[in-house]
Amino acid sequence: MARPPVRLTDVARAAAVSVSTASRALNADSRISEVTRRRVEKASARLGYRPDLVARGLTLGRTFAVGLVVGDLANPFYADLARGVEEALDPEGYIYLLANSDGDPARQRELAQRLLDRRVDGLMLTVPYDPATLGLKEVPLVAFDRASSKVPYVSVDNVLGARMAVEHLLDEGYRQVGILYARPDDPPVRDRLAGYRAALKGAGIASNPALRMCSRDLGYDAGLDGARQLVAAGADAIFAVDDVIAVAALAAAREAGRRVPQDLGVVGFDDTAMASWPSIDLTSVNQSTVRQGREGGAMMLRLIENPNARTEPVIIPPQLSVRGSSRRSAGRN
Amino acid sequence: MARPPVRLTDVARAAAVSVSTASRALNADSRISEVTRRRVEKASARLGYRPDLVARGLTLGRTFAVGLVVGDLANPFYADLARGVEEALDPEGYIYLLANSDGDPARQRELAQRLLDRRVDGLMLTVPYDPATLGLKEVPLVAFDRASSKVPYVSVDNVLGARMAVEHLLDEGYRQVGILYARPDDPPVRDRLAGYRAALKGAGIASNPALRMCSRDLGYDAGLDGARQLVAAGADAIFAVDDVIAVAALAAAREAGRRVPQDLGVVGFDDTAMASWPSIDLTSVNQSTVRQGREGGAMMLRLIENPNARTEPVIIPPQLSVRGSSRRSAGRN
DNA sequence: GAGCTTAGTGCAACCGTTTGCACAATTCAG
DNA sequence: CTGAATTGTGCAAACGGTTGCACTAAGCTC
Repeated sequence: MARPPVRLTDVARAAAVSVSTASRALNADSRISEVTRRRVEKASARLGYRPDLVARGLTLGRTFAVGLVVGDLANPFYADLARGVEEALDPEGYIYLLANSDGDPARQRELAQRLLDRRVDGLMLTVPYDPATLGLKEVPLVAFDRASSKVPYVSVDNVLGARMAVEHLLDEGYRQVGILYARPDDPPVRDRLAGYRAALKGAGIASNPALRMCSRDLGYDAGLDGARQLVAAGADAIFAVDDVIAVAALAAAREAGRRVPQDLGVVGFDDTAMASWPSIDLTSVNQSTVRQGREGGAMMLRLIENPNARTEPVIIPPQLSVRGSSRRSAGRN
Repeated sequence: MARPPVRLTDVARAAAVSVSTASRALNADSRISEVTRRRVEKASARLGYRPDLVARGLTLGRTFAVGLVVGDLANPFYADLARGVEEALDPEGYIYLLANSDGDPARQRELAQRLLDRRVDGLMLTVPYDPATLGLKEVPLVAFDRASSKVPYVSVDNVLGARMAVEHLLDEGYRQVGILYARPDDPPVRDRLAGYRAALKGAGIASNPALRMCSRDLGYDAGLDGARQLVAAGADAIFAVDDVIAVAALAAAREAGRRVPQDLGVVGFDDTAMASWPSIDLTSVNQSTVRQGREGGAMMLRLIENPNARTEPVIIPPQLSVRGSSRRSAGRN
């Protein structure tokens, strides 16, 4: 063990050809005769040669790696997204460098820069900044979860998804429908807020500011605080902008002695795996997260191949998964 | 925008020195005069120079990146682990390349190889293979969640953790304590099984094979099937080897009309965030997952610095977080 | 069988850094 | 005012691949 790494030189020597010939043989260059190619391939296999991707990266100017900046892996939404990206990239030999921004703009820029220093072939971002400010070296960009005029993106129709969620609650007879959110400047949140408003307006209901609760942050604990206030403010239903804080809303309801869904309806967003667990049983807006990851990954590969390919945004239609947390008309959970 | 990247050559020219001098100046080499250093630094800042880590990697033989192979990010345990690793690595300018093995041995080997092709400085693995078989180029290895004589590792005491869980159930008066697991060959699972047996033996209870349910796989759905069978087999308590399948066990109990914790006690492992959510309220063995990630990351950094540093394994003491799913003596959830 | 194409291979430069060594300029001892 | 020690800088060779171009040796046409 601990044999020194096998370089292309070694393969070339073993096959009695020059390094350039060896390189071409392994890269299926047409000008190499079948017999030498076979000889080189044999030598390569025998020695267990593995090309050094760092060196190759230097000459080729491509690393076959892309950077992926997510909000926080602890949120299953991002885990699913990463999974989808991996599914698209992996078969092509690409890999991704992952980093969590915790939604902090400064941190996100810093991370993007560090990824660029490693010469990633592309950058996939959630809630990205203006691409022009991002990097000196231009590199293909793909955005998730935000519509952007400048950057190709993959996103659910956030406005529609939110509207569907709230209309469903109204259909079920809830009248004091509150919204629980955080980071109002994040594009997806902004859009979901807009969808919420649109649904109310469509039903001829005035939007009550006391029922719009902007939590200090995303995450369970902050969500719990926000949900408590919504319950106290008299909400009879809560639309939460993601599943994690929706679960917190369920907890707040229980704390306050409200029965779900009879006294309080709850709808989340993302339709993560846990939403269908019986003890949670949460109605949620499905946005095919893994698929979004896959689409984004595929888009990125296309862009790397041809940086100025016209790329149509991919907009995923949301689908409401109705479950016990909001279904009070028909059966129970 | 799209300015061509700034190379060290450009900085050198701007500062009217040679490339080597520029390099030394920026790397704080002692032999450079204070005045030239300042001049170079100024030029560098003005041009917005960022060293090319690929090129640097080639010369230095170090990439300042490590590979991290986890089972499946969808399991919050791994997400937490990754988070801890990131916390340790990030401040030192290291980054990690992540890949999911889905617990498949062949896949894990393949991934390890691909990471080595990228000349990562180290490899962090969950349930790794014999290091000798892993790579041609030797590279520091850190294992998670398994005791190994050959590889430095970070792990909770799995036997003890499982024993604590089962002893707790026995203390609460459960007698037909079943275990729900999968992948019996994975070291952590094996150890938890051993801990389960030890606890029963310690209480003078014969281990009943019908109460040892080996699911076809990890993950919620497989866990649900397994849990159903355990319930049918007459278990009055279930120790599940991770939180995800413990939640599935809760669902199975509800399906079968068993009240938790009165008719059926459930204990999980990992103490992930969801365990403390009121609607789940799951007793679980806490293993300080994020901290494990941090410790593993720190260990890796030490090993990279000095590959044959003697590294003591880090063994985390488990702690039982008792919650409503198993507490039938005192108060209700 | 001379000239042309074609096929197959090797030489050497390059990608953007780092670093051993040689060298020039300055300082200092004697 | 020499010679040695010291200080600061530059040249050029690496790191491990890829690739434009030149070159040789066939095969072909007429």
